[in-house]
Amino acid sequence: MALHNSEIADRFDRLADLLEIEGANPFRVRAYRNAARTVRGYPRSMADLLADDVDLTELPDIGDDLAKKIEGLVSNGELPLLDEVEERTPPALSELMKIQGLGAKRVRALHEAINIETLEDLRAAVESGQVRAVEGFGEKSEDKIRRRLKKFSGKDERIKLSEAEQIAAPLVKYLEKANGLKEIVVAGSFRRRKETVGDLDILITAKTKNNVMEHFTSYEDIEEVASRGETRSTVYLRCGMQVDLRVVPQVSFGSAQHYFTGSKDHNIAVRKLGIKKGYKINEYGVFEGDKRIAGETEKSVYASVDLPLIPPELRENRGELEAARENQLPDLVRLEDLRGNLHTHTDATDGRNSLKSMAAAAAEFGLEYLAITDHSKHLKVAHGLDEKRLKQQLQAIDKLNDELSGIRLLKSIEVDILQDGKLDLADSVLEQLDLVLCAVHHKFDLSKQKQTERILRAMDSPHCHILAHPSGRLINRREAYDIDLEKILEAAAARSCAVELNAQPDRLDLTDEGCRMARELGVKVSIAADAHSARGFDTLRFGVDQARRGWLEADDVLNTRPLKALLEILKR
DNA sequence: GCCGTTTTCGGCCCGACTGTTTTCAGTCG
Repeated sequence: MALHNSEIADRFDRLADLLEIEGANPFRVRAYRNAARTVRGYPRSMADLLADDVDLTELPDIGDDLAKKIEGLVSNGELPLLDEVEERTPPALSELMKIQGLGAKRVRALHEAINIETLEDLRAAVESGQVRAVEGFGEKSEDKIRRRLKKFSGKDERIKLSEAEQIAAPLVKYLEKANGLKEIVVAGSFRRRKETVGDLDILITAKTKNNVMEHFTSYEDIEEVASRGETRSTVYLRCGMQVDLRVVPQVSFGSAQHYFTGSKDHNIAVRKLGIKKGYKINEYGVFEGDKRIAGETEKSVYASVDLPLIPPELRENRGELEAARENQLPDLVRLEDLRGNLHTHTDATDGRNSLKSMAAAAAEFGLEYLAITDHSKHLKVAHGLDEKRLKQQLQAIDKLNDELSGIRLLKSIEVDILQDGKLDLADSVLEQLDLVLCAVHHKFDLSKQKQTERILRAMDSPHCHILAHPSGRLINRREAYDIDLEKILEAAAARSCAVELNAQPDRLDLTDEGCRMARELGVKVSIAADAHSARGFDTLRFGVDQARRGWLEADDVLNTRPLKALLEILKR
């Protein structure tokens, strides 16, 4: 089985670390890191690209040499240069660089001075006070390393966007009380609405910045103030979250927002455009020589390099700069464009509230229609509906539709896709419904080929309107099942089947890249709350965030249609 | 090692903070 993109990227990153420790040309090191980022973020696997005879040097930051190395890794999993480097430099040194405050130079110093090779070596050296004796280190460095070692788990921890919101909200509320504060924005991946967030980057403009810093570092949830300066401070909260606060003057607000929103790749690309025009772009503004020519608003920063404002969700250097230059930026879908929700559970299966209260909550939320999609009989753990109970529900829906005004309930079901790709209910049952949602809920571990075929077979059913949560992943909890998403989306396009973007914050399934692929293939996407309670419609906004990251416009989204148009589409 | 609207060589984003050293390298975002 060929290496995944992430595995190839990890190899390049490790190689970069070890080369850096050895003191290699820093630009060569950067080249490997850039390549790692390109490969890791690429929507298709390197193996697939090679199978399709794609020239890898067409990918950004991949030249002849790295293309050959990727080919080697795909064909036999080998990267001879890495083996060579690991012969002379202990591989575990690359792990040490993950400790905050330890970079290549200091890791090397520790290795040369007191023969540190592993995390265990480092722990022992810290405890015996050897580290402080190494040149360039001291007592404070040793203490810091000790604290970081205690918390270090080995993997980089990113939390779900929804959880980050819960941490950010009270902090922002607290910061707003600071004297002299003018504007505050949570930037970084939080503002780009990425599905997971690593740390919080908060940007403030203020008259008297010292008061703001003082106020910030006095926040009660802070466990440690890692650094504190005039314009920038870094703290760790008790929950482990790192928070960076930057204070800039009002005239720099736009360029600072742009800079701290990122992504890093996007910023670098914009700066390069600036350089071409003879400008220097930093967090304080756009400068021609010493003269500030832009920076109070983000719009002015983009305008300085002849671009329209690019929405934060698109700033990943995945083609948005090129699209902006050609005036081809998508007009991204908004929450208010959604007219209905096509994935809803009631207390008939694993939902918490009754049909009636779900309908009332949806109407209250402003929706025009609501598909009731309880589970089917195979999903016993959710008390899935059999033919008889489904019939009862359909009658209840008819009755309720007669009583309700302002919202229409659609008769539907989330029918299980069985292991062989058949659906859990007979055609004669499904054909009575307005809408059928198909989903995989068991046998997650089939091979890629079998899992893909299973889903393709399900989509062959004339009744399958929407493929729900296509990959089955749960962020930070369960990997996606192994599927060929491109094949599935191509099949969906051919059958006029839609795919779901499940808006649950721990699903967000499709991914942003998946949305983009769907759009390019002409597959409509249903942004669905998968509501299990009357309060469950609020998750739609996370779905919209993800859809925006996936370049979706209102027209790409199935449930932006008015009811009449939707019903037309469902007839097919 | 990559890259090119100054293109096959000579650049490669830019600034803040810390700790150790004593004028700045290392690290980070």
